[in-house]
Amino acid sequence: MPGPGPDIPACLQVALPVPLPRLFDYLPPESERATPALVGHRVRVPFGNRELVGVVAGIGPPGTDAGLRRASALPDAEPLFAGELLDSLRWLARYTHAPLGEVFATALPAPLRAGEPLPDTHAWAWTLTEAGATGRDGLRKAGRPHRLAALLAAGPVDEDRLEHELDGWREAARALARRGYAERIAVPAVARAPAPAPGPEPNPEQREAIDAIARAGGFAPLLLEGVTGSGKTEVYLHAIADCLARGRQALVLVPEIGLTPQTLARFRARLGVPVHALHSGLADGERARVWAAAWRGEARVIVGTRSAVFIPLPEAGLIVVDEEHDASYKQQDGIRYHARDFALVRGKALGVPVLLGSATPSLETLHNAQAGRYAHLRLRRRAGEARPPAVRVLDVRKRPLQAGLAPETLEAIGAALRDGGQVLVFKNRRGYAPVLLCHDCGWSAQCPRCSTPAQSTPLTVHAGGGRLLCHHCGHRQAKPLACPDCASLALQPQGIGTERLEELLAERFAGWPVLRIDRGTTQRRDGLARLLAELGDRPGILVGTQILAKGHDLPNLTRVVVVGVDEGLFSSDFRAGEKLAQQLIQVAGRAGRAQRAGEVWWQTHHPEHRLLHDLINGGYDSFARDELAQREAAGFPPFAHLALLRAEAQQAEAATAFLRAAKAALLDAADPAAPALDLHGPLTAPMPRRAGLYRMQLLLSSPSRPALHARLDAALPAIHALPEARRTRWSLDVDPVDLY
DNA sequence: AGCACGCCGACT
DNA sequence: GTCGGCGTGCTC
Repeated sequence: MPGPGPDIPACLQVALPVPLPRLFDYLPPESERATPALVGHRVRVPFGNRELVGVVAGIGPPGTDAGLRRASALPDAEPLFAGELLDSLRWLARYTHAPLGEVFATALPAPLRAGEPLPDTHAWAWTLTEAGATGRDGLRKAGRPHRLAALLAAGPVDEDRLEHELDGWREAARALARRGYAERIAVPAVARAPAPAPGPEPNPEQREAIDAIARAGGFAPLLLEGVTGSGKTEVYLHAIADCLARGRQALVLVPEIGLTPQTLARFRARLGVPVHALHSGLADGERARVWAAAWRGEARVIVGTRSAVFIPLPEAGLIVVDEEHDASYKQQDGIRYHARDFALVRGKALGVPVLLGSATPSLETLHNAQAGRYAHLRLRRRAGEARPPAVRVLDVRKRPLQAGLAPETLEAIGAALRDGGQVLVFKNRRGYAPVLLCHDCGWSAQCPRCSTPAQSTPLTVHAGGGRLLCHHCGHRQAKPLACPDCASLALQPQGIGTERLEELLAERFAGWPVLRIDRGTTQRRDGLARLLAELGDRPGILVGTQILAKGHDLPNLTRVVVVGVDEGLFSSDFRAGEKLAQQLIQVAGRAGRAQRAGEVWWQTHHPEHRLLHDLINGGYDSFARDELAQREAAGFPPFAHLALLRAEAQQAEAATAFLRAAKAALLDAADPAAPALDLHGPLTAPMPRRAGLYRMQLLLSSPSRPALHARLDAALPAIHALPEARRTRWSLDVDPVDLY
């Protein structure tokens, strides 16, 4: 391939973190040449009157006759993005129709995005200087510096070890350093993990799954469907151990609430290599260090939440996506990627197996498995003696309810407690009560900034009734003392939230501990683990939301009560049924993980509902079959592919006008030879006003994914250029999971 | 997205 | 007389 002539200087085509769908050309920094070896390097460039950090996406002749500016620096000796990761991120930018520069920025931890150097990943140790070796005897004998110097006399000591051996070593080390007696030195990171501990012998089903993964060789998508307690994690651990034995790296993705210290401890104890965790609780610097360790190939096992899917894997051998159906894998702002789907793309490019695990697989994944595109591995048996819980549907129509609980339910809770077991009461609604109502005039507290089609959204009573909070936009205000409309003092919390349930249960079952587990009580790190440890195996009641559906083992949990099943039965969202079914099965799975049989109660006003019927009689499989048939009939995913164009503005008209113009652009771009594409809208969003902004959307749907993307590709430049686009906040969501 | 430039209302 | 509102335009 002939290079550019001497009169057409090659320049750097730079992807910048700005919402502009194009690259920017720059001259290389002084004394550098624009060569293809620079692709994937971070680069610092002047942009307008500021400086940005971008990534070199290509080398070529300038695409503009505007005067080129010169990049100021190339901070890395080697490209941060190369090979598979670079290719996969390019794919992601095309698939999400997002600017490449924003995709690169999303893939980097904040310090690297800001241009900071790739951090060191060595461990640090302290050593005595020559002055220290001779001078240490002169130190005050009782002092910590003296003791530290004595420790170091035998040779350098890792900070890790100092942490264990000497309280206050940091201050002591600083004191020695000030005298020039000791210094901090970098030492190679050594694998300080314990020796791998043997796990239990896999049962035949697990063995079969492990062998299937081992046989895969290259890329292979595998669905591992196993009920709660069937030992999916054991299969992961064996597959990861096999991968490590072949000298390869493994990436494990877990849902946001799945990355508990217990999970990590289990991986660390079993694998015998350091396990790097990557999640939102980590400090920026720590995330950058883990990223760097993976980039250098030092990190062998990375366990992380959604954004860990962007970690470099130069020696990849396996990707695991645990609880693949979990909605937290879909990023809901910025680049709206789906970590499970991107993991599959990466696995294919890397040529490694991708293991999708779930007790309740998403209908997309099940559909792929049924079509033969994914291998379908099943674990049907619960480990040990554990028996599946018995499920009872409790018809509460016409039953007197106390804080939402029927007499039979309360009786069942009492019986379980007296029997020495623990009870989980699951209610997917935070707070004390969903509504604050005036008993005299009917006024109710509404969020001033949000609304649904029928009415504005109620504020939820929180903090034992003292505060009102909007769950949609976070708006908060004090509870009024009197009704703003009629001045009556008869303001009553209506409906049941977890706080109110906790209050009622504590009163009714005085003498037994009642713990409320929700975002309110578990915000601090490890809050949940501490609460549960406090309870131990004693009989008691756990009241909670979503967060209780998985994670921690509760071996003494014998009864689960689900309140508020009905709220999910009649939602407008086409995925509501799937979500409810998954939740019901997941929560039920918490019961009876040990020898004691579990019992699950679903309280409902609709005991004959198809969804409950399916779950009871045929389990999740039966539900999924029915639901897939309905999706097919209605033309919904996975039988159609969706994209959602959303718009938000101060005035509803601005959002509508933009979407109307966008729709016209999409219609203009139609190719008569291409498969059909439906445009619905502009429609009012299911929540038409949120945080004070009016929200509209345009839904694109096609049975052909390529047709959907082709149309977007053809129309988006025009949509970007619309004058209406300036007066609204808009975004495109390919494969939306929530149509809210 | 940022940031500047630019043209119209209430303040020292 | 100025500080500041956000409409419009641009970023190699």
